[in-house]
Amino acid sequence: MTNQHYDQFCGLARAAEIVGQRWTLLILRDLSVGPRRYTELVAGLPGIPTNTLASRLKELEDEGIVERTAPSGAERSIVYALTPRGEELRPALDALSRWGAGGMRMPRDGEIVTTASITAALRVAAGDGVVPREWDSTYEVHVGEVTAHVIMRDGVIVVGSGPVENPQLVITAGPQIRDVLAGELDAATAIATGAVQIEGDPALFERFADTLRVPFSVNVPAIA
Amino acid sequence: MTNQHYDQFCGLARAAEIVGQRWTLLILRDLSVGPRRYTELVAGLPGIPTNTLASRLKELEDEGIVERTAPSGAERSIVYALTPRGEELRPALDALSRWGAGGMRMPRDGEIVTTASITAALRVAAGDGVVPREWDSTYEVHVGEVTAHVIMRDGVIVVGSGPVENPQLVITAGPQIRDVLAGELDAATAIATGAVQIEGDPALFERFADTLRVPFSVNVPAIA
DNA sequence: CTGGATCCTCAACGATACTG
DNA sequence: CAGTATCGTTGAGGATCCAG
Repeated sequence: MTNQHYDQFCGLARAAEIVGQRWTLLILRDLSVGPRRYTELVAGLPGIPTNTLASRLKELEDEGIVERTAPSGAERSIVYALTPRGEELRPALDALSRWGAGGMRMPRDGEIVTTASITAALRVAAGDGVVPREWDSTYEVHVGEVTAHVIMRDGVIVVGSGPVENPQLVITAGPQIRDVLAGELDAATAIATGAVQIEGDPALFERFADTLRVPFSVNVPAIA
Repeated sequence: MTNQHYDQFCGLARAAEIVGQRWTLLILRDLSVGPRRYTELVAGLPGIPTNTLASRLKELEDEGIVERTAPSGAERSIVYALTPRGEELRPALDALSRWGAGGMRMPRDGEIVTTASITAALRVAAGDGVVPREWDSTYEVHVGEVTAHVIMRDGVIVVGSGPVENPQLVITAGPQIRDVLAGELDAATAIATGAVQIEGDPALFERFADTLRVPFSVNVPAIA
C-alpha cells in the first residue's frame, strides 16, 4: 500500500517509484487505450491478482494519474481513466514500448497478445498520426483472438480496440505483424509467405505497412 | 535471479519485465551518465543492498543492456557500461525523467540529489544539444554536495559529472534549480531571491536558463 | 580496497476464496 | 461487478563475511 521510495530528488526516481511497481505499466497501457472497468482490466491482464490490481488502482488514484468515475446516474459501473497527468505519461510509455518491441522476435512460450497490447502497438506505430488529407482507409486487424482497427481519414490516423464497421481491408496475422510494423518484413513478402492474410485491395496493405512503422534505431541480432 | 514475466507478446510488457524491477531504472540512469564501477554505483545509489545491485547487473548483462569490462591489462577494476542496446533506452529514460520532474515541487523529507541525478537532469534539459555555433560557455553547477558541468561549444551542449576546468560561470543552487530548468522560475528572479547564486556574468546565467529547459506540457498544481 | 556472496527477516506479491 | 480476506511464496532490505 505505502509506495516504495528511493529518497532521491530526481525525476526518474520519482517516476520509478510509480511505474516501477509490478503490473503498473501494463495497467497504464490498458488505460491509455481508453477508460476501462475493473473487470475489463482483469480480463486484459491475465495473471494479475485482483488484490494487486485494486492496490495499484488506489495508488494511481492517490497520485492523480488515474481517475475513478463512480456510478453517475443510470450507469452503475465504476470506470477508470487516465487523468491529464496520466496522459502525460504517453510519451514515456511509447518510448518504452518502442524499445521493448525492438528486442522482440518471436513470442516466448506462453506469450499472448491482448486487445490492449495490439491497439497500443498500432498507436505507437502510427507515430504523430498525420497522413495525407486525401486518404480515407479503414482497416480491421485480427491477431489471434483479438481485434483492433485503424482509420486514416481527414489527415489523421485513429487507432482503436475491437472491430470497425465496413472495413476496406481486413488483416489477419500472427505475431509476425510485429515484423511488419518494425519494417523487417515488407508487405509483399508478408502476404506471399502467408504470414499475413488480407481481404481487400493489396495496395491498401502496402499503405498500411508503409504508414504504420515503429522506428528502431538498431536491430537486435537473431537469436543465436 | 529469474526475471519476472508478464506472458504478453508486447513491447511494453517486455520493457516492464526489465525496467520494472526495483532499482533498475536508477542503475540505468547512473550508467547513462557514463561507465561506472561497482563501488561507484553503490555510492551513487544510497540504500541499495549490495546483493540487489549484483543481481540487477547480472540480469542487465544477460539481457545485453549492460556490458561488464573485466580487468584489461593494467587497470584491475571491473567497469560496467551501457551496450548499444542499453543506449537505446535513453529516449525512454528521458521521457520518464521529464514526466517525473513535472510532478516534483520540493524535495520530500530525506530526499537527496546525487551526482548522477543532477547530471542526468541537465542532460535531459539540454534536449537535442544543439546551440548556436558561436557560443562558447563553460558552466559548473553545484547542488548541495554534488557537482556537474555544462559546456556549450562548437554548436553542441556537453553535460558531464564533476567539476570542469576554468568555468566561466559557477552556479550554486538548492533544489530550486529544478524550477529554473522547468521554466517556472526565471533567471533574474532566481538570482534576486537568492535561490541561485552565481560567480560570473549574469548574462551567462540567462543563457543557461534559456537553453536548458525541460518542456512540460502541463504543470502540477501546488500542493494543497 | 574492490567486488561481490551469504544469511536472515520482513514486506510485497501471488493464488484463491469469499462478500457487499 | 467490484472489490476484500486470507494465506502461502518470493524477492527486497540490511548486516556481515569472504576472496582476489
